[in-house]
Amino acid sequence: MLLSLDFSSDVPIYLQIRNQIVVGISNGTLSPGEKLPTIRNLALEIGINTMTVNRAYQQLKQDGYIITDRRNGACISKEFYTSTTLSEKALASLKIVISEAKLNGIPKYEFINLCSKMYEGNMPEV
Amino acid sequence: MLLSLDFSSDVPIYLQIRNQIVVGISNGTLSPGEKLPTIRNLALEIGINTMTVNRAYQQLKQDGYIITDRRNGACISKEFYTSTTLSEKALASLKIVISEAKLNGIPKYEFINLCSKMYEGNMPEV
Amino acid sequence: MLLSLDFSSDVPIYLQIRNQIVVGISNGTLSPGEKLPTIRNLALEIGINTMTVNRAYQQLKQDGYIITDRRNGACISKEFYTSTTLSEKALASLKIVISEAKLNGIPKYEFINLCSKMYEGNMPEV
Amino acid sequence: MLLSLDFSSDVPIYLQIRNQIVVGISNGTLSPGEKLPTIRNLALEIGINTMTVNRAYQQLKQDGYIITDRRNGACISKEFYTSTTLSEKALASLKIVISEAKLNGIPKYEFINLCSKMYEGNMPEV
DNA sequence: GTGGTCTAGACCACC
DNA sequence: GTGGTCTAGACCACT
Repeated sequence: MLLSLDFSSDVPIYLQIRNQIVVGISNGTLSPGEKLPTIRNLALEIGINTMTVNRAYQQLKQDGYIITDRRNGACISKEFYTSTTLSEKALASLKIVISEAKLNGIPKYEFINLCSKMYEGNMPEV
Repeated sequence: MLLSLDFSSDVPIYLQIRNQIVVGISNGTLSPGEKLPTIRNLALEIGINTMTVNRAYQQLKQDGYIITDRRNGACISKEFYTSTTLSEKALASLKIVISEAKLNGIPKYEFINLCSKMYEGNMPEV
Repeated sequence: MLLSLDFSSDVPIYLQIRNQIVVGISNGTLSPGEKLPTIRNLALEIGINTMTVNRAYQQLKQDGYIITDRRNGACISKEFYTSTTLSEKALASLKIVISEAKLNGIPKYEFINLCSKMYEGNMPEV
Repeated sequence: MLLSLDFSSDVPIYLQIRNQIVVGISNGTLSPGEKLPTIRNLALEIGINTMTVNRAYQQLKQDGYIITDRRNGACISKEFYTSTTLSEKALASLKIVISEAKLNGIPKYEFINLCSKMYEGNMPEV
């Protein structure tokens, strides 16, 4: 799993890590049960502070995406909390994205098409 | 137009204002050409500083959603910049939302259905 | 002479008027000695305040581009103050324009070429 | 890098800072990758408010001339957005400068000569 | 330490 | 009246 961080982004680094891991799981790049690097190793590899990685992992743990075990370090959850609805945050994000898409003149079928492709795992690089 | 701000959110107030106005335009709650409240009035009404409202308006202006006329204050643009693609930011947001939806166990048809409804203007309250 | 004003521009209206008249003289659209509309008429025509037009005319007068006569109203000067150097303001503007051109990757010959054409009267519309 | 600000100018301070940094990069006074002073330090040094410096930096960031790294503060971009044309604003400025030059009686070859020198980095002090 | 945000008040330019 | 700018402080999030 390769993380690509943008230090000049306005998205905090810990969140970038968290998000990319979530996307990775959803993509299949990371499999349920798979072991994650230790906080120290990951921090060293990326060249950032352990605190930052720690925070990302805590976030992921809290969201139920990973499990941390004192002996084994962290690994991807084998079962995710399922729900019939999106989280409030996700819904708020989606609301804004859709609004901007409409105002940008992207027709509905095209937007739906994009979502459909992305859901199938066809995630754009950006 | 009613704004509902969350002062304890990690989303800055000026951005919340910006976002809600974008959603409002897309919704039809705000119509192209419609006048926005003056910076001072809106600040007073919400109970925040004029600078904060100012910043929200500047952002909107820069994004092409409103125009400010030296004489009349601000109003919604009558023409929006159209593009065939989503902005990078929007795309990145969408990527995360979809990933979370998948991990939450929301099936594709349901997610698409949600997007479809939202695109039609049926925005959930949250 | 047609003025095209942008009320949502950050350039004050009186300055837009002043600038367009300067460009017009340089272009040949306005000839030395030619009469300008009265302040009141111009204001009425454009739909702005007389104060604004007044200020534009005062600016032009002060810069030596027009002459105002109590009886005849204003007209373009027949002789302009000549100098071997640009005004400080113009020089400062030019400095910034050239810097931006360089940083935008516009090569020297191309920039010079553009200036040359523009000097010959080939002014772009914008 | 020394900034010389004119507090009585009609050009806002934040813009003066922004412009001088742009000129500085183009000049070579500031090199790509070079670190800029922190907002606080620069504000202290100049004797103005941090908000004002902040705004200048935001502008520069938005224009792609600097990047701010969450960890290190701000530094000059290493790659600039390149384009084949001048920005609309720059073109409008240039139009006015050239018009004034013509009306001031500055002959074409002299104006071109000035531009040429300035492009080469020979910026006049004013 | 850094940048980002916000406040409460002020002043100015423009129209 | 409007928006635009600036100040002198404060607090917060991130690293």
